[in-house]
Amino acid sequence: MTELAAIPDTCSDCPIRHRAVCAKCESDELEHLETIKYYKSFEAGQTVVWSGDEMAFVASVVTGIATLSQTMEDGRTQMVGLLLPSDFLGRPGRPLASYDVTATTDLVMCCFRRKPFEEMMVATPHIGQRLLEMTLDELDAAREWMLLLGRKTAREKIASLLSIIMRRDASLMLSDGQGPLTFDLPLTREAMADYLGLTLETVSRQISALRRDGVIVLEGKRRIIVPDFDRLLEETGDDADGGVPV
Amino acid sequence: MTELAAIPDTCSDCPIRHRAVCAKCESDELEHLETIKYYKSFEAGQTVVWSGDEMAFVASVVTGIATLSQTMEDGRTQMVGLLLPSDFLGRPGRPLASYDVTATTDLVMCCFRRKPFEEMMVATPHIGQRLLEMTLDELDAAREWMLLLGRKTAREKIASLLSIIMRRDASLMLSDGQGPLTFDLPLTREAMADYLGLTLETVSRQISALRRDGVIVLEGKRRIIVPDFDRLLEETGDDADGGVPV
DNA sequence: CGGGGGGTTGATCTCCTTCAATCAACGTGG
DNA sequence: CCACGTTGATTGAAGGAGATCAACCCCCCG
Repeated sequence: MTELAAIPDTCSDCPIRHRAVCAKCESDELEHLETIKYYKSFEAGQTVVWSGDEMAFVASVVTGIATLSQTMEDGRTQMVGLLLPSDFLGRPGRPLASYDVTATTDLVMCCFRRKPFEEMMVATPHIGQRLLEMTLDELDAAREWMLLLGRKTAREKIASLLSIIMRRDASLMLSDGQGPLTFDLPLTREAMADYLGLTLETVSRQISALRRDGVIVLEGKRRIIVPDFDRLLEETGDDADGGVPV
Repeated sequence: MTELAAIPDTCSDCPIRHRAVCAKCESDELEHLETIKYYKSFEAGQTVVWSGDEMAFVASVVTGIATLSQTMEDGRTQMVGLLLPSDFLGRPGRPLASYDVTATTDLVMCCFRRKPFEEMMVATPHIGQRLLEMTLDELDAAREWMLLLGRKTAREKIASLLSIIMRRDASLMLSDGQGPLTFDLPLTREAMADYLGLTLETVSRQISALRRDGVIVLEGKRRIIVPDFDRLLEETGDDADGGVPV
């Protein structure tokens, strides 16, 4: 039943061509990349790698969503990253995975064999430069998440997560222009809890509370309608004002 | 009364020569760096930059400790990074500071004028490569901190912070070999609370509790003695075992 | 029809926050 | 030199946000 997403024929067809590690590559560099890459698909729910596993590759997410998470021996788990299309998985120079990586939706990855990729990084600075930019962005995102985990209330955490997912969808232009915004949650309640440092019960309760207060409207369990985006932003606790509203 | 730490004469005298952004530089590259760098000192408690400020430089910490933190408009603050000797401050390509940076001890920084540094990054791949490594390490540290903030109890948070500070001191060889380990907290209770996502009262209580339970011994407010490091590790919640203990 | 995964809701408990008092160390100015 | 204010830290009492334990619902699917 798994209708896997289409896999691009060549790099020039690739939907993440201009955002992934290869963004700065010239066509000759792309040709070289083509020789060391292969695609790999995963179904929703599948594990991509376990923490501690040997990874023969590094990779870019082409389509779908994966999560990075850490687990303590007593079972407590914390999600530490979300991999969206164009995001990079793996660390050059480190053969062992540091986190559990799970596909939360059907997932297509563009994998590069580790050794040749590392060699190529030395030879072509474009790749390292792009990876540096991407890593700095990840670091900023991780730090924003630290503020959320350390200081925000459960309600603020939920509102923040929703607005982040919406912003991402907007940047991928999955939503139209104006009007009440609508989107699907790509995560289960449990995954949201793992991301936000909460229990799934608290996630459920706070979503219900936001619904009761009219901040969001639910269509089924997963589809969310936001009548007033600014209202949602107020709930995040961030000072996102932006400007005078009239 | 501020006896500022000695400032190195040349890069070859520099205590962070082999760990900072310049670690991979050849001597000719160092000579070029010398022309765009200058030292800057801060007293304990001083602010280095405010979030949103224009930064004319990027920099390496030579001696001392600084913190990166984020503040919400209602005053809640979360520390998102600790800058130790050899750590890098600033983001090439981004002129505005993203975080508040504060010296928690007397601090000496080796500053590079932004523009020439960015040009040099393009010309000499060594610098970008080293910065990538350092940024990936920071990202791992941030993710470890996310687990702490999201899932650990107050007691585990304190134990984790103590063991991290100890590990760092050990790597800088500030402590001797064996025996009961001793070190000074470089942070106030409030700073610890900001780092751990707690209130300062909870920090104080948990430190008292660890003292009562014999995990640590206090000498004054700041000096900590750890009779049994493994005992402390058990309290962190991490699966640090490492090996069969006899 | 039974079963299971995902989700919601209720009751209770507990860990941490909040508010507040107290203390020790230190500096400062009358 | 001592009263006073300040800063960092400790401790207590009370309250609350979120966790825990548990029941139940909905829907899909074999």
